[in-house]
Amino acid sequence: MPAAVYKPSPLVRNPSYFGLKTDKNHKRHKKSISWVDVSDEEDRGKKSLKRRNSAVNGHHDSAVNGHKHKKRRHSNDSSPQVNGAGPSQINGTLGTKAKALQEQRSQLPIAKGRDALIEEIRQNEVTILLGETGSGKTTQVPQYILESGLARNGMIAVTQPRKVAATSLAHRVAAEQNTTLGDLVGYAVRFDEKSSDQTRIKYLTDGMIVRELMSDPLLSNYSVIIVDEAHERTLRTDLLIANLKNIQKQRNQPSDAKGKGKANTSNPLKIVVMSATLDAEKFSKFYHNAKIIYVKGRQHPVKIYHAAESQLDYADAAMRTFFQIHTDQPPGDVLIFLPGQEDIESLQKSIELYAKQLPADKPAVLTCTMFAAQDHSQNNKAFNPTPPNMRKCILATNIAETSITIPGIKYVIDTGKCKEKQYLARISGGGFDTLLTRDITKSSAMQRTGRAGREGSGVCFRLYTEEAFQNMAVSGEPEILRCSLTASILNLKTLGQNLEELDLMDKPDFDTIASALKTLWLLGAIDQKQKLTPAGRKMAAFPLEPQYSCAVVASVQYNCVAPVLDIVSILSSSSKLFLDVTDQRTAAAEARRMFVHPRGDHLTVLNAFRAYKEIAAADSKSVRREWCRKHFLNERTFIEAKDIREQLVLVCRRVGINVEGEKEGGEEEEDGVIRSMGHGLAGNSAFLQPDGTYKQTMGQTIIKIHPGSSICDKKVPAIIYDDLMYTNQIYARGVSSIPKSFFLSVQAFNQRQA
DNA sequence: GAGCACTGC
Repeated sequence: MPAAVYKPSPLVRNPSYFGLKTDKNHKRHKKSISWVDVSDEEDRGKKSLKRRNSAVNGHHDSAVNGHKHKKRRHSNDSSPQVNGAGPSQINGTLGTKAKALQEQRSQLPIAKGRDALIEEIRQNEVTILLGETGSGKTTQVPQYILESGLARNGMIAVTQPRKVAATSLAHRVAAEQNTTLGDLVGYAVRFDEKSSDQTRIKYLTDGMIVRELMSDPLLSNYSVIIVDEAHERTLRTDLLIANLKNIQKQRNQPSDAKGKGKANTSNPLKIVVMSATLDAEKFSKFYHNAKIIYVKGRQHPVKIYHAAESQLDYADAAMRTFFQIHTDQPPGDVLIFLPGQEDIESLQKSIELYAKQLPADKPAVLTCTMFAAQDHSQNNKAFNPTPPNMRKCILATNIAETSITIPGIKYVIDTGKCKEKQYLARISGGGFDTLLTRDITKSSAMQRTGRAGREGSGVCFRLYTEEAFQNMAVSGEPEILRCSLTASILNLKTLGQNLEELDLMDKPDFDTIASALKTLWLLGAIDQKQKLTPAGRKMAAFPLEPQYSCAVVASVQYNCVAPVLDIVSILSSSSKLFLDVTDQRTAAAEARRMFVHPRGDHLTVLNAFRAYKEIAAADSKSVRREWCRKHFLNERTFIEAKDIREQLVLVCRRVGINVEGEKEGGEEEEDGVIRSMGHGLAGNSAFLQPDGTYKQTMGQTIIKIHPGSSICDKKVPAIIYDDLMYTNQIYARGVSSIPKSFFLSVQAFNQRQA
């Protein structure tokens, strides 16, 4: 093998940011932020707390730190009203498994601070809990609150940005409480709910509780709401945090406030915001300087190496570093973080190529790739145990940063890059998303590093200098500043709220709001005075992008509700329908040709869905799977779309849209479908230009049809599209041909409907 | 001529 391959990238050893075992490390860490272990004794912790608290609210004492925590979790007796909510059969009847769980619980870093923590929450309306990964905060805090009686008779909600987190946490906590899932401990995520009258601790996605706002604006079923992973600043978390501030004001204040005699003083609300990273003060300030409590985590130490000089080619640097690890370091799998699929696939090829030239005495290399667009069976290969005398090398996107934990990782190679979607708002022609490679943030770097220390001590190689690390932003821009607000604004309108008046932690800029309002007006969802129209109220009832709920509402006119539901169900599914395996593109295109509709992607999707439903009705699971595989279709998309469709049918019934009684197929139906979609996508339309590109009808932007589209090569006079995405060029995706004459009248139609 | 990650009673 060429020597250059094994020439190590210049790397500089740095002390660990995670190995907080020694004082030396602690001091270093303090430079960025001081973590106080609630289980730790005074001196170390108090100092930092003082500094922190004086910055925040001037309180120098801390209950968390000032108490000695002799009492363990069984101390229900210390609370006024336990309400039978303690762990069931805690005495005597516990099985060995349950005992082991209790033992584990009491060993968590957070366990020793339990009483102090409860006291803080009892005394404050809002508590900010800053905890490292592995502290146990997400599973334990809700149980502490329940066992202490703080929740009275109400429920404790714990919100999560991701569905899997919500469900698996509920499983875990139900086991710890030694109860059946759905009794005392439950969860609610879209399409899946396990809860009952008995449920006191409920894990839900943030989106779920935001939806719940629409039917219960005061969230009166919950007496404690714990917002977890708040640092991720998802759009829905931000909306929730803003609403909670309002709700708490209404629920906790005496009823004389502003003539709103409805304030329910008998049902006050407590808020706990949990964050894993450095920006706790922002939450604290937002909630009137709420107290911040720190909990140290438990993580195996990870050695961090930074590159001595910046690496121009991060993929090449990653490869050299990998082989450096492979030849010099003890066994253990390697995880490489890369920005996207393209880098992953090309690096995989390079690594495999060079791995073949390894000397015989070196272990062989097994590469796995992981990214969201990849088939799940492929992604899951990373979970297979590494065969003896082999080293696994996993090439992954951000998917492995938070969503998926891969066991056995000892080494992390961090390129310091990721791709991020950013919405570019423009009033004319509508905004569009950009998807560009950029530097990661500090908290993201820490998260990636932490992936090497899940099971034992590890090593992280950062392919950027320490200086570059120091120059990184602390955390990313909140999503609310990076995405289209059309759906959120519509949903808020049904609550009588205007986004621009909402007390948000970060306020989106004017263009983003104006662009969303314009879109909503085009759809007929709001009128000239920005007031919600009856059609808009219908649209908001659907868990869909307003463009698509508008299409559903419009489809009634064309007697084609059913096929439009099929299409929007597929389009709003989280995974793509058409699988893209880079080196089998021609085969995939060939296999899909039978679904392609000359009028474009929307009807192509409809054809595929109908074909699948036919197969699904007649054949076994394995036949179905094979059929999907053969046609390069993602069966998960179909399965999810069927769930979504069922949900949409229910909403249709509720808002008085009749789904039944339409005949399938025919030109008339096709026409109606395109026209319905055209109502929703009127703002997303463009005319053909002489040079073969398209120009927006409502803006000046020149766009191209995405190469993945079924009508990419066709030069049709006018198109509608699902969205625009800027990568190398501005591409329109999800494109259909539409008669020029039609969509000029659409706007007028939408307004009339309004 | 091409694909960061999530989510919705």
